[in-house]
Amino acid sequence: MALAENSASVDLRAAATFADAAYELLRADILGGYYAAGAKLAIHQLRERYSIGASPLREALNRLVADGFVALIGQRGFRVAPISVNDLRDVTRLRIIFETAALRDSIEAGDDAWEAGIVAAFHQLSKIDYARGTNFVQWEARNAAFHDALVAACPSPRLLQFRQNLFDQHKRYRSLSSGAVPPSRDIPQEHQEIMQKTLARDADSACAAITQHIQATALSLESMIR
Amino acid sequence: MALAENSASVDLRAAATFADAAYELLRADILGGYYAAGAKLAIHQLRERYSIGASPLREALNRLVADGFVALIGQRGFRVAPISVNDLRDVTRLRIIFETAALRDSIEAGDDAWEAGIVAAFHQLSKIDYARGTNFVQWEARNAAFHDALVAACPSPRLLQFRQNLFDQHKRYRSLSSGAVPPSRDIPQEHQEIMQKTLARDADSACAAITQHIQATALSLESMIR
DNA sequence: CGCAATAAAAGTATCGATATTACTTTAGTC
DNA sequence: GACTAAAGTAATATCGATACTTTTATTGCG
Repeated sequence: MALAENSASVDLRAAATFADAAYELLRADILGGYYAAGAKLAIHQLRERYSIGASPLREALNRLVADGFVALIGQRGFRVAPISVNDLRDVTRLRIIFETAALRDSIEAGDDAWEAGIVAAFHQLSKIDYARGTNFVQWEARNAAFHDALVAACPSPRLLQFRQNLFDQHKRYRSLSSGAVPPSRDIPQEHQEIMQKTLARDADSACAAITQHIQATALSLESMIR
Repeated sequence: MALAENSASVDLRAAATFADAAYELLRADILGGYYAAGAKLAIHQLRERYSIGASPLREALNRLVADGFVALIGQRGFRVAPISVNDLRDVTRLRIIFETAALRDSIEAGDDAWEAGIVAAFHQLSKIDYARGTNFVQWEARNAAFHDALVAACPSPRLLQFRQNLFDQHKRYRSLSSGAVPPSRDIPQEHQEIMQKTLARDADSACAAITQHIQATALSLESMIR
């Protein structure tokens, strides 16, 4: 049963409008695995769940369609975008392109504050990284924060946006294996290696490390969705 | 007055729903330069122009927001996304990444039908390429078809989608210089070179050629928007 | 008398309720 | 058993109401 987390963790104070709130809530629930892939997103059900009218919901869903998280079949409503091994491979490949490009940018442009942000995010992640069994959602949040920090100095807003989208696409797949024990990998070690090579401003090595990291993750995810 | 082309050329038979039609129409008008960058997209004006209700319009606008063609300021309505030299450079850089990646894929995976498609599209483009003074919109369409044909064999739907988006972002800038005479460039020659190297399956050379092509175009656009 | 600050009004954006249209499913007939 | 028709269900569109933002006018103070 895909109970997963409720979306209470989403901060809605920033949502000026109901459509924004609906967007954030739906997004969190899709990424968090609350809805199964391909599941029907019936408006009247969403209305009840989020206590939001149909119009804002439809606007939010339309944005999610453009983001690639929701599929829209005209006259037949909205569905959660399907997943597949092929799609996962596609996502993985593109994510590597974006992550490495953004990381290169960051390494070139990053200042002391950028370095400090990486160290801080790594520290926070380490705190729960080694202590397995902790809240998956919390780990996921800190993992995302660490990866965000790595590319925070990238000056291209579009590249960052694409990277974010692909990162979140991957997040959907990761949510499917929430509880699963990681395979024979030392993920904290991988993170540390990425960090060290990044801080050493060795772009080629850092990109190779993060590529390895992403590919290894994707490979272990593949085995869980067939 | 930014008269530009009317959007009559958009094929709406495929649009099952009003929201789809609104999306296509708005998109065409924005890319075609009918609306100035940063222009306000007031719902009641759009209602009159397209004879479509507010709800489908809002849904279409929300999709365009996610696509990056429209900016949404909460509680203050929609505007055409702004343009700038910095943004153009950002778009250019990312477009090169996508175009070369998709071209590499195509060169690797393309079959005889793919090759034939390129030759056919090039031929159509050549017909009006040399005869300058022809309809800019028509040239733009055949140019797009040629570039589409080059990457048609790329197996990654996501990559193609991103490429399309960036291509269209560039199209906005190109529309600004519709009538302008091309500088000291032989664009047909550039296209032919890209085609030849692509058909020769020389990925490195082909990518270098298309990179040159895109950069040269972007450079001439830069001088027109400052 | 001029400027600034506040208040009111007009213009929009957003939302929710209702109506219409399209699709799907089920029942009946050939 | 297959095809057609009718009813029910759900998506989509329109309309009207509410809430926010901006502009303008008026009043008070320097």
